[in-house]
Amino acid sequence: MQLHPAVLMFIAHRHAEGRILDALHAAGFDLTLSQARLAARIGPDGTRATELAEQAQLTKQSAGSLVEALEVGGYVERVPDPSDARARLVRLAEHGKRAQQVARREERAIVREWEAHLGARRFADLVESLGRLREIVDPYQ
Amino acid sequence: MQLHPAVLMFIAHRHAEGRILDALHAAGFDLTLSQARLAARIGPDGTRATELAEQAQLTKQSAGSLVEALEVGGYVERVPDPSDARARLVRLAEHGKRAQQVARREERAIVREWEAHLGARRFADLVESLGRLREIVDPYQ
DNA sequence: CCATTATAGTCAGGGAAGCTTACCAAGCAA
DNA sequence: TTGCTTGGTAAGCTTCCCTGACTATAATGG
Repeated sequence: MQLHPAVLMFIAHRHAEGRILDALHAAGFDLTLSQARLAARIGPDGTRATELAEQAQLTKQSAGSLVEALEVGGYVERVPDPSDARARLVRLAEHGKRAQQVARREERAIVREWEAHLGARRFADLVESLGRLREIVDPYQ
Repeated sequence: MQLHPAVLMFIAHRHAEGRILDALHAAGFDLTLSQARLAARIGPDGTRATELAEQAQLTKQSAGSLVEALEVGGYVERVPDPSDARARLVRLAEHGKRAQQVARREERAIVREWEAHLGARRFADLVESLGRLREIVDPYQ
């Protein structure tokens, strides 16, 4: 069966995502997949919930409830946005930063494996092609 | 921000999947995303619900309830499996085959767009790399 | 042939995700 | 000031997908 390239991407992405979530669980971080996906979009200086919602293609209510769950779990904290009294910035708390380190480590391991399997040249080419594809496929550029 | 290759794949896949689902909706097929994903795995001669569950990485209960929804919608029919009295084969019904045609058409349009953007050579290379990656990333070969 | 185990599937119940509709409060612009 | 936009919350619902328990058929090993 000849699979569509998008399905091949889905398979690889699902594998990587599963690996990262497993690593987080193994390290004792009890994040759900949706929580982890949202948390991954939080910028170093904090991000507004509305912005997280847009990027993740969720309603702000959905994003809001995920942020709340992350806050209860100690992964993030919400602080007032100095530039807009209506808004609050969602920032990684210490617990969240430790989880991020675990995730980053697993991400790097995955990259090494893919690179070893494909060869450095072909892997670099793959990344380059995916980056170019993003131009026509990602509404957030 | 330098995104992980798996995230780039996620973005492209989400785009393609959204396009296909939108095309189905525009053509009057009221499938949910999960239903469509499962239906996409049904083979030309029918597939057992348990097998669909395995491939989609769902429990058989979850797959079963999606199949039931697809049956209610007229997309699939369940027929006895001649080779095993416990099992039933899930097959695309006429309505499902028409939906499949819409999905296939959109899939081909996406391939053409990606190929046009990347160039035939680079696109072929991308597909080749994704296929090789599948060897280490797909538990179903 | 019978006892055991594996496989295909269902039923019941529940939690998480994410939607719609409706709302409030702060900023912004006429 | 009036009204529009924007950041966020509240309530209620559907869909998805899980666990646990169960039935029925199939396959296997004495």
